[in-house]
Amino acid sequence: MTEASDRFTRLYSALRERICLLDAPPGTKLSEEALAAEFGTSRTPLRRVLARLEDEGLVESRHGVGTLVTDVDAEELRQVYALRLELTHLAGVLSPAPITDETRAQLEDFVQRADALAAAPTPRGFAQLNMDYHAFGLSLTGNVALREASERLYFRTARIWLQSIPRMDLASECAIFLDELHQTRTALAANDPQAAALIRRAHISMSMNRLYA
Amino acid sequence: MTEASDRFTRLYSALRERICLLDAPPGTKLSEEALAAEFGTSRTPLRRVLARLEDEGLVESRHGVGTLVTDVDAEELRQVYALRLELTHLAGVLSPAPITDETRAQLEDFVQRADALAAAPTPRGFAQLNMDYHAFGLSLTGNVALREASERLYFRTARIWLQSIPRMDLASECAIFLDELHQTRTALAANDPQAAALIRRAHISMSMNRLYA
DNA sequence: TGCTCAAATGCTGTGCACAAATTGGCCTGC
DNA sequence: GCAGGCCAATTTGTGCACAGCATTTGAGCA
Repeated sequence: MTEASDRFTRLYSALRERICLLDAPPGTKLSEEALAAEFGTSRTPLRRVLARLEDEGLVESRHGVGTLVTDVDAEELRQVYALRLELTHLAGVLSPAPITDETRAQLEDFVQRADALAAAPTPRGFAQLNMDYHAFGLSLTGNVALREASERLYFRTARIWLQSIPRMDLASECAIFLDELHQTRTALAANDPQAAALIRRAHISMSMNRLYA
Repeated sequence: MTEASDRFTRLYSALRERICLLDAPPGTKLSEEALAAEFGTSRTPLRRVLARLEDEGLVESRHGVGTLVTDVDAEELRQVYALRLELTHLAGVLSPAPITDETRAQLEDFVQRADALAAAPTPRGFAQLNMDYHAFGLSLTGNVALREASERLYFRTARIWLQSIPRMDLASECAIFLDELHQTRTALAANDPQAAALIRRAHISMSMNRLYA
């Protein structure tokens, strides 16, 4: 890993997280110069990062205007979720990674974090936990192409959830998430990655339905 | 569409086609300066294009060395194909676009082109036809996310076919492709997009198996 | 003749200055 | 008072020059 690609990854992750956790809600202007100053680089490397975010549909650059965080329209959301459902199912079928003790230990960490969160829930904390759990789910798939496609889709619409949480019941969402973890624990204990994938799929589906309510 | 994004699309399509049709086979050095001169721009806009190609895994930029067209290793090929199979199936299930007379007319065009090709087959001509037909297949899907993911995967490994054709029977490949078109015509005549997708999936699967032989 | 090392060459990465474009405010004229 | 146009400020897009890095090549030497 060179210094250049290292910095790229750092900037990219930071901006993506900023967008998906609504530190930069849709419509926010991401000034190249301001960000370059903040991260201690010049505009050039930063523009490389913004270009990738634009390819992924998270921002939109307009000449003479600025680089704006995009919004997610309803139809796009529907289509992305429909595809994510199927990809999640495929993760359990195509080439599941072997379930090891480390896998189960990681899940236990998530259970602990979810317990702690349920005691003092915050929207942002939940969104962060959910994002980390998504990354964990991807690590259970051996198919790199599937992993990349799923990741792309996830981040494309991840900010929707935090936008909708005011209309939802946070405590209830935490409880449901904890349920999912418990069910997944059972699946992992039985060495059944396909069952784990189906559980995840079911919860993504239900989550989408609650989103629309 | 601004002039800038127009040029970007033009450069991007040109380079991608150059890579996938083996005008620039794996290992080729794509010199930024040479390409900039050829397309009549400076290095800056061209680097934006190369950056995207790198994100998509078609080239790899190395500091002090050059920007090289990547090779496709066997495992990557296997994983991409495995996922493409499933996505093709999904194209017929998730949100198939309505089949119109124009759809059928387009297919007839492909039949004619395939007939002409079968009379005087060339590897490059076949690859080009196959690429166009892939784009046609995508147009039958209403799910934008699915379309983009499929396109990405297709171009990621498209160059493999032309690399392998010397070890295969070109005339036979043409005949098989013509068969697929005829079967698809039947499916479209019956207004059955799911059947069309299954046919496509079956042929992609068989194509992959012939590739490995 | 073969090996080593250093200089030169060619490439991508970066920073900076300028061009192009849009927006919003202000001013003028009616 | 209002409408319309013009101008200036702000922002992204582009071109260029230089820095940093890897490879190559050739001279010198054993």
